[in-house]
Amino acid sequence: MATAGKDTPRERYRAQLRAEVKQHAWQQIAAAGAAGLSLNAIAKQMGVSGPALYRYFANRDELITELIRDAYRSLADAIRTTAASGADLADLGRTLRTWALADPQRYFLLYGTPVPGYHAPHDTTAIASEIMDALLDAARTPTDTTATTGDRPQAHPAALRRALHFWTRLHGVLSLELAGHFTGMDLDPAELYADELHHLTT
Amino acid sequence: MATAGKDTPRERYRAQLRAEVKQHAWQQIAAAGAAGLSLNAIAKQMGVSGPALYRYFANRDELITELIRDAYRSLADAIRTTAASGADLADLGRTLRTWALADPQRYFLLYGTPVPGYHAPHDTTAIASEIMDALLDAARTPTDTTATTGDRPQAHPAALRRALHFWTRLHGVLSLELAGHFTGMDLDPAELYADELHHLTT
DNA sequence: TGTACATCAGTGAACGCGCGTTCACTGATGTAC
DNA sequence: TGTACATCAGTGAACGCGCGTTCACTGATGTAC
Repeated sequence: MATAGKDTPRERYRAQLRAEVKQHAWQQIAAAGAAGLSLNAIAKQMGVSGPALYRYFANRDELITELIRDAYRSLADAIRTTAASGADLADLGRTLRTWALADPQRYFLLYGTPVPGYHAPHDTTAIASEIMDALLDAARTPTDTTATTGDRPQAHPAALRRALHFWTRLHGVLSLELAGHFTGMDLDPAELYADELHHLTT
Repeated sequence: MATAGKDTPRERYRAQLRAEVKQHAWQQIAAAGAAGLSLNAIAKQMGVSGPALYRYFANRDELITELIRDAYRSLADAIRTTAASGADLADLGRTLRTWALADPQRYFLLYGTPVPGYHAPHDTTAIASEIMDALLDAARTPTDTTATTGDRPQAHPAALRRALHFWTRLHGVLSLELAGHFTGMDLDPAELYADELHHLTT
């Protein structure tokens, strides 16, 4: 797979510049949230005129969609890499937290307040369910064998429940922590997180 | 208490108009998120010129802060009313969900993606901890008596843990549900929520 | 009850800003013979 | 290897927009005697 794009020097240059734009976009999102993302501001930061960026992105929306896609990809990769090394749910939980803390606004871009009216394109939701699949996989224990109705493997109800709890509970702690809702509460978020993780895996 | 404001006809008129502005503000937030809130747009919606609103709010930020304050107040009231009628944690959980579903964007205004740089004024955080206090109160069971060190009542560790789990877990399910992350997953969020609530109270 | 004055609500014009985006153009970089 | 042409990156000017906010002003509403 991979949408190649014939490896000419020009194509390599395009790819590099697109990457550079995204990099500045992330910086800007980290500084002011996704709402404050502006193509013109990125252009200025890159020492280039505003319209120049339209060679690389059709419009602002396409850039944001790309960022969302990349973020999902990044998380999915992190999760799958951890899972591939024979890790259990607890390890996945730690991976999730590390990934989220590395760039809180990136986490919020995926799981934060939705912009009313925006609908994610199909492929991003596909990656999102890829993540869910990895969780389901890790949530399966030796005791619950996968029931196969027909030829489509059905997730075991117990595994599904474990995966959902994993997701919702860790997101609960994580999003409140990243939003700063624990500050001034004399409380260590890492401990709280570890505590939930402990409940989930015993 | 209550910042009265001498009850002249003019004062009543002011109060009513401020309320009307806020009402339109909520509509606008529901439609486009808090980032898309504009004083001019509200003015137009009210059939009044833009600058007119500056009689009632010093600026855009003050309006938003007021909305946040009102939202916290509203939630705190809902929680305390439920708690006052001898309810348990499960009832509080149902109250929380009802309140959140009534206006998802209002919920996100309090617990959603934070705007980098924005710091809530003291009194709003005070209301936030009022809510936490109510939770702590309800999380206390007959078995764990309040340990009083000095004259300041210390929250019992077990009660604190219960209250935190209540908060983070329900927020986890709720925020993912409101953000639409369960759509297409063939899953009833209400059930998931009830399930978590069940775990919390048994 | 009537007059004189102060207070306040709302207006319209204006300022400066930054945004997304289009367009006609120049100059450099690649491609074909 | 050199020339002719096509492709593409980036520019600057421009459009239209909506935003927050200030200001000088008008007309209505309340207050004091």
